[in-house]
Order: sequence, then C-alpha cells, then structure tokens
Amino acid sequence: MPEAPEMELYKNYLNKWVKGKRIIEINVLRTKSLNLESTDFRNLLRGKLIQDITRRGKFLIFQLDDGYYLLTHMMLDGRLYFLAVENVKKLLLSEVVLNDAEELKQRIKELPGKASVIFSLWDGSMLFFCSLTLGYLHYLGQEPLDKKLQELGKEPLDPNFRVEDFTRLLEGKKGMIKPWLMNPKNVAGVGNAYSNETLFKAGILPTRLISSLSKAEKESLYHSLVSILQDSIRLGGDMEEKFAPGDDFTGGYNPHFQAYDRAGKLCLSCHEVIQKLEVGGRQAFFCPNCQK
DNA sequence: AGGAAGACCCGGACGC
DNA sequence: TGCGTCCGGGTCTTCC
Repeated sequence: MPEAPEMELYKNYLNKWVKGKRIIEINVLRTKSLNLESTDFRNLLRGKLIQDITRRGKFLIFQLDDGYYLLTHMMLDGRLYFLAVENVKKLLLSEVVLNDAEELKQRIKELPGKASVIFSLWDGSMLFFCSLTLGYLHYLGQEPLDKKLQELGKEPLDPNFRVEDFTRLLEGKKGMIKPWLMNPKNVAGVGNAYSNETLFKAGILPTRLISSLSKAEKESLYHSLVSILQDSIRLGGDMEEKFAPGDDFTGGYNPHFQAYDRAGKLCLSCHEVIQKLEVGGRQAFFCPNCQK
C-alpha cells in the first residue's frame, strides 16, 4: 500500500517522465474515482499541460497550465504505471483495447491492477491510474486544493521538520502511539506498514500511551520514523508492482521489513516470535521482547 | 479528546 | 471446480 515513500518515488518518476507533457486523450474506465462526470473530466483535461507534480503526505498533485490541479490519492491499492512511446507501440493499444479493462490486463501483463483512468500524452507515452477502488483523481481549483491540504499534519520528510517539532506535537496527547502516528492530521504519509516499522525500530510497543513516553523515547521515535522513510525511498519503497517495463528499482525496500506483516515469524533481532494485535482498528505487528 | 464502529470498494483468500 | 463469505487497507464521519 502506497505511503509517503512510495508516493515520493512516484513523484520522482512522474517528474522525469510526465512533467512538461500535454495530455491529448483521457480514457475513464471508472467514473466513481473522479469528482466530475467523465465527459466533463475529459473535456477539461484534454490539451492541458502537466507543469509539475508535487507530493504532500500520500497525495500527488498534478499542476496543470489552466491554473487547476489534479489531486490524487491511491488509498488502499491504487497504483501508477507508465509506458514510454516505444512500449506503447509494441503493445498496439487501440482505442478499443484502452476501454476494456480485461483486454488491457491481457495485453499488459505487468499492469498493476485494473486500469481506472488512462492519460495519453502528446509524445505517445501513456500514464495508467490503476485500481482506484477507494482512491481518486480530483480536478480542483487552487482554493479547494489548499483547503484539502491544510487539513494535513506535518510532513515527516520536510528537512525543516525537526525532532523538537515532533516531540512538541506529542505534548499533552493521551491516546496510544500507533493510532496517533497513523493519523494524517498529526503526521502526513505514515500508514500501517511504516508505523509498525517505526515502532519496532524505536523499541516501543504500539499500544503505549503517548503520556507514558519518555523524552528519549519520543526522540527515538522521530529518528526511527525519518530514517525508515528515507531508507525506503533510497531503496525503492514497498511495492510489489513495477512502475514501468524494465523497472527493477521499485519495491527494493520489500525485503527490509522487520515487523510489518511478519506475525508468527522470528524477530530478526532477538528471534522472539513477532506478534499481531488489533490496535485502533488496524493490525499492529511487534516484537514483545524488543519493544517495551 | 480519544476511541470504536461503520462506510466506502473490491480482489483475493478462505471455507465448504 | 464453484460459490459464498470475509477481510484488509486509508480516511472520513458519526456516535459514545
């Protein structure tokens, strides 16, 4: 599931392959993912230039040359896939194929899920938004975009976000640490996978009350969070699917998880069995020996 | 304020 | 093999 590191990697790819290109056609296979009727969406986007792609939390923001934006959230299983023009040509993707999700999956074996929205770009390349089951692609003006983004908490990867900013956020808070870490209004972009990893690295149980954390533990939490997110970005993030044909970088962080999704397996640090417990309605994975 | 629960959605895993 | 059921995952909303 894409969290901040994966969205950051997507952002980097998009800036390399999509930035500065004009959208010449849009295929909408899943209208529910849009905030407009698909014909309106198509008419508004056709011919627009993608000037920039930025990230905030788990959001990607496409800046268009009409002063509007595309705000995208992948939610649970949304994925992006890119085909450069030579790959598009090889696959002989006709209009008929593009409007048939099943046929597309047959044709593009690596497509990371069912295509929801497809952009054809002026140079013949294509960008696929796949599996937007709960995810979405919203065409917004400056004001509603700002309003949405202002609801988000601090950006953990912002170099101006320092340890004292993090510990200050925790002051006076009463709940359990894991749900707090995952709340995008506190810190943006941290989901289940990285919250589990952060707590493992910091040696703190997911159920610990924030009020019980020492200053040293809060600082350790900050350093663990930032280093894990940075390591994940450096190694390719947590992703089963490729971004494009021949991409062997994406997903490079997959084998590095210590706690997340390892219930019943042995802790790589002390060989205790990793436990699973529901905390705040989500699955927490932890080592009962390493985490206190 | 925090927490629990429900809603959203559907592929995939599971049980029979 | 097929069919039904359930679960997970991020976020928002509502209710206690």
